[in-house]
Amino acid sequence: MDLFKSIAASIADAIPGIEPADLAFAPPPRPEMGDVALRTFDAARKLGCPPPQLAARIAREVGFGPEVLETGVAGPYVNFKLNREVYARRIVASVLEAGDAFGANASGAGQRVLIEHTSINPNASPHVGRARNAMIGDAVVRLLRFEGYDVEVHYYVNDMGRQIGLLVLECPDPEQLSFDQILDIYVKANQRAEAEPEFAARGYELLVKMEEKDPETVEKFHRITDLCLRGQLAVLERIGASYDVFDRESDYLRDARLEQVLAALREKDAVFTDEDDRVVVDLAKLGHERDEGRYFVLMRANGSSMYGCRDLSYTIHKMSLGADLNLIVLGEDHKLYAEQVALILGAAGFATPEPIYYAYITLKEGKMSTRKGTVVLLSDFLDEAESRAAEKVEEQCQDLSPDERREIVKQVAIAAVRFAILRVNPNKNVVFEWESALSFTGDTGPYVQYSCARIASILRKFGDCPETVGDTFPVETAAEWALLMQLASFAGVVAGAVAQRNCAPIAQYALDTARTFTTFYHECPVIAAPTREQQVARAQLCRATRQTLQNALGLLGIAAPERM
RNA sequence: GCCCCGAUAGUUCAGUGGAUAGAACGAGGCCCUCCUAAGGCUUAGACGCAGGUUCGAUUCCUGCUCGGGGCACCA
Repeated sequence: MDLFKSIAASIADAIPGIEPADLAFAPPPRPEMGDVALRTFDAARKLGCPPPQLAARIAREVGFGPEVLETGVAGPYVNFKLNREVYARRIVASVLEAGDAFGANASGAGQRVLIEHTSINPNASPHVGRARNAMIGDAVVRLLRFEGYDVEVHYYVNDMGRQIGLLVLECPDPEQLSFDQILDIYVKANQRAEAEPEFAARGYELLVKMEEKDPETVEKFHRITDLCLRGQLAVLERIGASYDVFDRESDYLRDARLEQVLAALREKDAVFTDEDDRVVVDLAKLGHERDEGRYFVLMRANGSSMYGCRDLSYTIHKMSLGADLNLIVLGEDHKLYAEQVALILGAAGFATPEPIYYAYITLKEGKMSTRKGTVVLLSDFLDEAESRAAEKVEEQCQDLSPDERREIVKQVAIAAVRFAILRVNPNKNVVFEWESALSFTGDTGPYVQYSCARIASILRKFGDCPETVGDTFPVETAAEWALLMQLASFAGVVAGAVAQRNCAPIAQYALDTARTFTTFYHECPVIAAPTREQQVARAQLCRATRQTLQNALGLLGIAAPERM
């Protein structure tokens, strides 16, 4: 919402050499100074005059319409007192009109996006560290869809690893097993492989058979990875993550386009067979300047492919699907690897996805470690969140049916879990602590939901509220004005999030909006407002706030319950 | 050792090349005959260190310190 464009236009019209783009608006430091402030630094530089002089000139010479009641100069700033009623009506009307699309800038219209995220190895249950990938990816998907992009979500199933080979050896009849049992068997198989070289060797033999596409082996690998994937997806579904396409690593074993890559590498003399008969890429020949990560192994001596080799094929495949934007969500431990892949494919003229990196979630004790038993499983995290939410819902919502209560419990638990992770910028490490991650008070998802529930409660009691904004819209208090300005800033926040491919600012915005609403809630009675006109105006402001919060939470994959 | 990220209140996080750097948790003191106290009000409390660029730097650059991640035969 370009709220102050008419003010900017008036200035640009009156003063030659200034364009609206040179004018930056911001809230003044103290509300009594005005409703909005203009900074004149950039425009003054352009005109070659001191900023305070330009500010004075703007206040003196520019005529503004009835929207501006008063201008004041404070050094390099021009402060405007606005006709709040005009702005309030404009803001609320635009929220209610846009509805579920309020805040969207339609920047993605007509564009297709392919994004890969999560892609957990099958032999593990998602833990909160891995879940950060899924939540960040899923939120970016929601954000881009909101902006009008046509998004397809891919999940890469690593069904070719040594760990799957070991599972195949140890699970002759996998259909009889639960996901948890398979995970237990994997841990034991891994231990056995370390203790018995002969057993480990049998695992590698299976990989060779897999490479040769031996039908029986392929069948066995598929059966077990399918079961694992189903187990993983059941957990991921609980936090609302979903995927459109599942790509099997084993389908990218012998991609003809890999030959193009090898040919390009050979031409640049960047591929060689080392003393142990492995096929290796020398990235120094492709412009890689450091020793670190200089060599990239494609094939083992026995001719079987390494993971990276299959990933090259898979990446080519994804890039060939014709999306306008290709994204991949990766842990920061994959940075060097992704650079290597980009360099190799770049040498053959192929592009690579734009990475979205995130840092690790650790524990106070350090890294999460399966062996030390210090991983926090996503399913345990959710279970605990639900049991805490259930306690609260039992005492607060006794008049609701068990089904309705169960639904609220789930929504609150997801809100706590997703918000705790998404509100932190992805490039920051997170130290996981049960108490703060499961908190429902303070800067949390449930706090935002709570303000939504309060709005819903007011509107239930208020009864019929006119659908459209009336001719008059009184704005009596600072709290109302602050809330209006907060709503008006949503689209800008969304645009910033899209540009950064980062949903953390959305979470921050939701929190700020909820807090701003709560101040309004305490200071401005709706149902008991002095005049009917004011009651209706405030009720509509409530509706607009709920719509905005609902949209912001929606981008994070969090529901806005009517009751909680 | 080299490369990539980070460093803001006791703690967990926001934020910005420009007017007085925001929350929350924790600590102290208050508020439910008042639209949901999962709330509010109130007190105390912070830009790692040293240079540089700039009219102006917590923000940009360099160095240092500390923390996280990475560094070919795993996936």
